[in-house]
Amino acid sequence: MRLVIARCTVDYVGRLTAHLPSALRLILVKADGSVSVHADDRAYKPLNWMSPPCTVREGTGEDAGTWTVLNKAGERLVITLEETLHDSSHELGVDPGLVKDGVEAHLQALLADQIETLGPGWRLVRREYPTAIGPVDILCRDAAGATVAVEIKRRGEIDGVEQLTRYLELLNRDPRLAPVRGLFAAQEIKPQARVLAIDRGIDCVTLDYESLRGFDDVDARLF
Amino acid sequence: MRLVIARCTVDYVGRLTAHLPSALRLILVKADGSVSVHADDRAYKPLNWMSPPCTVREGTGEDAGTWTVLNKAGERLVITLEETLHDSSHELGVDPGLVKDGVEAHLQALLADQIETLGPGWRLVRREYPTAIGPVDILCRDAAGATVAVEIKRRGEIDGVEQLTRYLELLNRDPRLAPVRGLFAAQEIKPQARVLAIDRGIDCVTLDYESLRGFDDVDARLF
DNA sequence: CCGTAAATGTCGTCG
DNA sequence: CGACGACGTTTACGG
Repeated sequence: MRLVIARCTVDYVGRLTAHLPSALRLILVKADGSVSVHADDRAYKPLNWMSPPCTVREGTGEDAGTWTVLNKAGERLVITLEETLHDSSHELGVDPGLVKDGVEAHLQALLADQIETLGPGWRLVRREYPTAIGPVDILCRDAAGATVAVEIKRRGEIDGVEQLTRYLELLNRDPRLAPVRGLFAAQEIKPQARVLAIDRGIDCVTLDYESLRGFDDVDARLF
Repeated sequence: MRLVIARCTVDYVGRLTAHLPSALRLILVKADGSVSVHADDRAYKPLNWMSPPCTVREGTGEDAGTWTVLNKAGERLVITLEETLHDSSHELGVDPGLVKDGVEAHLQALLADQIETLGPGWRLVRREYPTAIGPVDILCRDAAGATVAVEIKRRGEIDGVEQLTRYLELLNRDPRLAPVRGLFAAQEIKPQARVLAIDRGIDCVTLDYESLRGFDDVDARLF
């Protein structure tokens, strides 16, 4: 990883055209070949960047101080260095990577294991039930045996309702399943998403991750 | 901006729970208060981060080498430094910022100014036509006087078709406008999006940004 | 390699 | 401050 602090201008031509006037910035070159240009704000997002795979050509002689970064798609990032205040390189090695907990996949697993959270007598048909346009998070049957398609989100927004609507349209063409009801399950459901869901006859339920995990721990100890 | 290269472990507890085992990484502290932990890959995205506004407390004495980053929402990022290989700070000042060109807003302006690109005799009603669920990019009338709602995207995908579908549903309830046709306009339309659009009776058109901009320049010179 | 869905998305804008 | 949509979204996962 190479860290350069320099006064520079930057021009990007690719999916859009962008220009950065001269200013002091951090230029970060990673071992994967990516280059990013950071100001002292904007959280972690750079002002400009080039994602790998790409190649950096550092100018020599005539165009010394000019870095040209190119990728396969023909996108181009040109950095012109005017004054370099710092330049250091560091070998970091391969990172062991991140361990995550609490994302949608985990919610889905917990809910599938405790499907009766949705109602007494409910039974799981399967997780990731395949359809022509993608897998439905959970397919199950309620106490009366009616099919229910469940879409799970951490945060329930309109696009999640649209997604479930597409699945329902498809599932309801299958006579072995129809009629299929929809259930929109999320830790938090945005008001507009709830309105849209209800308007389409889709039920909504908010999930309590901590409580799902808690019961799961209890089950794990009992069996 | 502070740059630290160190062997460290990181724990994040907030919207999810995440842990990073010990490894050499870059820790970037920006003037806006944000903290990010980078490996030597993954383009510009950090392994862990905390967005501003947040506060960093650097441990002293007993918990020296432990940084605790907190935000208002109670999210917590704890970085434990085991070995510091580099530590430098740099005053960058305020960045003059980025000049962009070629995004959706610009496409919309160009197309609105040259609405006859869509067909001879077409007339603009207005850009950003307001509805209860948000503004329609362009509302216009074709040569026959029929209303057309245009949704503009740089890349046309399924969610854009869904968005236009919702607008059309609403607009068609207005007797002064109905019947309203839909037109999905993008620089590039994905096959699946095109299939869905056509299935719903929505026309598709691909926009040539260069040519729109070219004609615009000509117009600018003529008038 | 393409296509879809998730993301601690982030970021701007507008109410 | 919340809601909403764009983003050079990026990234992971399947076919």
